[in-house]
Parts: sequence; structure tokens; C-alpha cells
Amino acid sequence: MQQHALNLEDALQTYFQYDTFRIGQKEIIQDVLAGKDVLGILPTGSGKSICYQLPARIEEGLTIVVSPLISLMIDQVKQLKATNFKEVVAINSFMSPTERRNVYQNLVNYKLIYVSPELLQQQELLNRLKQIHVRLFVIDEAHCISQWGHEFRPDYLKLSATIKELNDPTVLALSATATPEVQSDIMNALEKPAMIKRIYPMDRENIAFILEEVSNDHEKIDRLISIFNTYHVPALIYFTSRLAAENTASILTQRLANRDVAFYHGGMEQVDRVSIQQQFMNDQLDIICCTSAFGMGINKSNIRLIIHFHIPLQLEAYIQEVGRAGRDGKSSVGVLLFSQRDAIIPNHIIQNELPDETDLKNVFHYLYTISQTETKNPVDEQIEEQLQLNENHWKFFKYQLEKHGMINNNYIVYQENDWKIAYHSIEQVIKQRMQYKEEKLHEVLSWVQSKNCLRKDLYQSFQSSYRQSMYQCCSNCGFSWNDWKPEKTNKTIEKNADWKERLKNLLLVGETHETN
DNA sequence: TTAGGGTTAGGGTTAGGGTTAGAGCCGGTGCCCTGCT
Repeated sequence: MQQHALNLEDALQTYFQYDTFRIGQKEIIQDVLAGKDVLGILPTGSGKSICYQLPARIEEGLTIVVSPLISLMIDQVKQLKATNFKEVVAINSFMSPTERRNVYQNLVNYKLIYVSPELLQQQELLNRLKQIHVRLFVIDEAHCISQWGHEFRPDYLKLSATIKELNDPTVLALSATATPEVQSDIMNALEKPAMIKRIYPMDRENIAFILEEVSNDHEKIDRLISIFNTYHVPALIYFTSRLAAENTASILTQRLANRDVAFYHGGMEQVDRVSIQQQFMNDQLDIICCTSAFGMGINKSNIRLIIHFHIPLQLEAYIQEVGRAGRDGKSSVGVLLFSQRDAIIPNHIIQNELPDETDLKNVFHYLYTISQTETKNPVDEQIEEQLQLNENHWKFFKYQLEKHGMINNNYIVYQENDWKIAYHSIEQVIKQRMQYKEEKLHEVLSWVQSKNCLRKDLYQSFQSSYRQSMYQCCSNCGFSWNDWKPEKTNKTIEKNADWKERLKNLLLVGETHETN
């Protein structure tokens, strides 16, 4: 222990060329090295990845990093390889089957692997991992467990079982935003109630908030035009609909001269997404009209404006999205354009996010019918088609059914009593989740209509204290557009930059020189 | 000559039909797999 403590700075210098640790890093690394499970909530840009990359380098054994996006894994691996760390790999569906098999067979030669929660459920990979010494199990962007696990990506909820199967390695869950509620959800899902919490504040003192109520979308567009005619700064506009993002991008392109506008959402080809992201990072695009798909892993420091054309579904999401402004600490603004009709779309999304009671009945009926045939046919994906379930709804059911032992290895196990219990349990989960989401939306709507300080109301339920604003506070505290004089973006900075820096920028997707 | 690299498509999804007028009825988030030149 003492030995480690003395040498950590040296290791940081040797492997990452930094002289000192940033806030929280050293404490987390010491905990991890001592074999303690840690939940680390560190502000974005504070170098979360050092917290596991340093231990991975100096310790024996393998470090597994569960990452939500392939693009994030690829970024990280590129950066590490650029610093001459070769024993690292991202395993995902972009790899050919041959390539993947090779990695599986040589797992013992790696010190750090990045993998999605879905792939971690595959028996072949799991079996290989069980044969080697897994030292550290990291969940990057751990809020995904809570945010996506329950309905969208249930494999996030299976991580605790995986950790047990891997002989309980040390667990490190990292995120930039997690409310106390999300924190306990993460610890519950991982079945690690005794995790050490290393929580650092997430309020942003350099972001001012403006709330503007308008009567319809036309007025919102007019407001956008007027804002962008005054300010020439890198900006994101968030939408809850892909179509609205595309349409608005096209309107802005027509009506704003000298401004490069693009849209970005999850329905686009991967290649286009990467290209848009790159152009924005390099200041070749000024404004991105996007859905919530745009965000994780974007580390552009000089975004000055985050505009919400639609309200987000939760305040947590708002904090994450608005938090992408002013990473460089300079004065930035979050604007929310609100009209009374705006609750309709989020309501639709919440109502359709989970299957309803009819779907539940149908699934049970269908499975019962099959289980009564002599051969107990395996459950196959036909069920989606038969019962007209969408993919996410079926994934939700499948997770729940497996959890209750109704499906085992794709075979139906019929036990009348267990099924009754399972039915009521799943029914309750659906109700509770929907109610939870409705409450979260209600919080957003209350915040939007609040007359109090927006900063205070936004942060106070998430952390015990919050800092005073560095520049201006919010529209409820008297801040108006006239007060805002953002620093001008200077596109020539990039052109004059040192050639090594520019080359690095080109080679490292989504990142500048900072390891994050 | 062959292996490896590169590009590309589509699947997991939705949907309704007017005569009794009267104005916006809106759908987010990602993996993985198969098969193609």
C-alpha cells in the first residue's frame, strides 16, 4: 500500500506525462489498488479514464472496461495506442469474426479490454474471461445502468451476475453525472451496497440559464434566427424528434448566412455521424441540430450555447446536455425554449417506452401455449412477430422472464405458481417505471415554470451545495441576452496551431491532447 | 496467389382511411448479426 502511494506520481509521469493528479483521481486509484469497490462521480474533462488506466498499467491481471458506445471504445483505444500502450483492445461487432476469435484466444496477452454489456453476455467470451485473472472491472458512463438498463439495454442489469462469475474482481463505476437516486440505483444494480463513494460536484459556475416561453414552433425558429444573428459561436440545439432536428437544420441553413449547420441523430449512418462530429470538433460546423444521441464522448471545449428546442425527459438529461457548454470555463449559456404543448412528445415517448398490460397478457398466453406442446420449443425471435412486439419491448420481457426463471437457456420452464408471481411482479415493474418516468417529466415541467433561481432549482436536489455563478446567473435572476458577451471563436487558432497538434487532432477521433 | 482491408446493405419498427367539420396529435437513446462486393 505505502509502496503504491509513494510511486503513483512517478507512474503518472511515466505513463501519462502529467506531474500531478487532478481532483479525485489519486483517491480513487488508491482505493482501487487496495481492492475496494468505488463509485466515482467526477466532472467531465477531469480525466476519469486515468482512474483505471493507471491501475491497469501497473497491476498484474486484466482490466475490463464496459463502455456504452463503440465509438467511445475506439477513441480510447486509439489514444492509448498513441501513447505506446499496446496491450489494449476494443472487442465489438466492428471486428471480423476471425479477428475476434484471435483476440479471444490471446486474452491473456492484454491488460485492458473495452467491451459492450451485450457482448459480455456471450458465453464464448465469458468462458475465456473466466480462465484468466480479471483484476479490475470498470463500468464507464455508469449512469447508463440506471438510464438505459431498465428498459432500453437490459444487459446493463446483468453486469452484477457477470462480476460474480468472474470471481468478484474489484469494481469501479465511473460517471460524470449521477444524482443520489441514480447513484443508489447503480449500486443496487451492481449488488454492491458497500461501494466507496467518491462524489465531486457537477454544477457549472460558468453557465448561465435562460428560459423563454413562446407560443409555437414558428416562434422558436424566429428566436433561433435572432440569437444566431447576434452571436457567432459554436452551438448545439437539442430536439426530441429526429425529423424536427433535420427540418430545423435545413431552415437554419436557408435563413442564416455564413453559418454552417448540420443535423445529427441515431438514425444516421455511422460514417455520417463520425463525419459530422469531426467537423464540429474542428470548427468546420457552427451549429448542430441534434437529438440526445449527440453527446457522450464529445469533448469540445468551446461550445458556448446549448439551446433546447424541446424539453428533455429528465432534469438529469438536461444537466448532462447543458453541461457540454463551456468546458474551457468561459462564459456560456443554456437556453430552453418552451411552449405549453411541449409535454406532448415526452409523454408519448414515456407511454410507449415499455409494453402495456395487453402485451404482458399476450406474452404469457403465447408462452403457456408453447409450453403445453410436448417438446417445449425453445423461445425464438418469432415471438416478436407473432405478438407484434417491438424489439425493445421484447428485450424487456425476455430479461424479466429470464430473471423469474420462466425462460432458461431459451427454453420455457412452466411452473404455475412461479408464473403467477412473475406476472404480478412484471406488471408492477411496468407500472413503477412508468410512474417514475412521469414524475421525472413532471420535475422538468415544474422547473420550466419556476419563478425561482433556475440554477438553484436545477442543482439543489442533486447535491448538498452549489457554487455561485461565475459570470451571470439566470433569467429569473435578471440575466438577459444584452448582458452576454461571449468570447469570439477564432477559427484561425486551428490554422496557426503547431503541426504536431494538428496532426494529433486529425488522428485522434473526438479528442484533443487531453486523456479523458 | 492470397489474405487482409474496405465498403455497403438491410434486418431486428410504426400506420391510417374521412360525409356529425373546423385548424398543428408530433416517436429519443445502441447494440449485434448476416451477408455482400
